[in-house]
Amino acid sequence: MRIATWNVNSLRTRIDRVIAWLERTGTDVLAIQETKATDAKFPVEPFTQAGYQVARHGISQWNGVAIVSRVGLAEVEIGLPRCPPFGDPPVIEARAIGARCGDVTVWSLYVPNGREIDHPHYSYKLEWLAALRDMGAARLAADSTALIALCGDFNVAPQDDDVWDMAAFEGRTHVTQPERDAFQAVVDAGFADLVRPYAPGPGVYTFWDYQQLRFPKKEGMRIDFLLGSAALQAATVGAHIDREERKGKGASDHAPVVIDVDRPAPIVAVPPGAAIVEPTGSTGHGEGDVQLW
DNA sequence: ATGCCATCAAGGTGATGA
Repeated sequence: MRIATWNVNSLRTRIDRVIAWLERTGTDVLAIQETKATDAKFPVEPFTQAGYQVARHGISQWNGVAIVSRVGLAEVEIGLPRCPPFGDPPVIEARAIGARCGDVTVWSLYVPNGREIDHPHYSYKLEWLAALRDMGAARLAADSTALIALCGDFNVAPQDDDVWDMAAFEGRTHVTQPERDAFQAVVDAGFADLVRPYAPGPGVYTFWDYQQLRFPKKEGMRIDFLLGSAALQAATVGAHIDREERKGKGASDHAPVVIDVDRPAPIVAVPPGAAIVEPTGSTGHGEGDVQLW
């Protein structure tokens, strides 16, 4: 089965491109970030028409994550346990959603940007990554053989080769040691980078800024990742970054990142009335309510 | 060619992104 992650930078703006990409590439499960759509405004119908079920989480025009699947979609979870809030008033933002697709548990994750090193968003980013690490560690403690994919825009470049010019990032976020340590802590919890072995650098990126001809000049950043549990790593047989999708009018500034997994992926017909899969149980993250743990 | 900032809600601009 084929699993991908993609920061689409507005799903409604790019819905035709996303559907065409899914159909062209035969992707079974797509983790989407930056939908920039509330649940009510999420474009469900195009995915249903293409044979995908939808789980989405959006509470404002910012952030927003989703998982679409044509191989089953169940056990939907909204948000991370003990997720830190941000802002005034504090809000637990729409940055995480998980679901079981076939026998793989897939998470779509949009890690906070951090903005500037001295900005509150930066410490929020580090706390958010710690909450992600804790969730991943807990899941593997409960079942060390679980097939788990942590997919998304991590907003961290873990290695110097993951940006086109380290000098350009002096004093900036995404490359600082605390951010890299927080990313590595997720890896150390038992989640390996499934893509890098198949797409080694240098010069291999997943994001290119719209400004300053960054894409044609090949000046990008590797900040989108598919991290997998040991069992998923063992089942992964290929991976790539689809930089072709960054080309042309109306492209997202991020490229899709793809893994191929040697697991059965029977296409599941969308059950009548089950185009949208709502979360099972309560995680306390519904409809913008704020809970401080 | 890959091409010179884009998205949202709200409003005619500011916040956000990286």
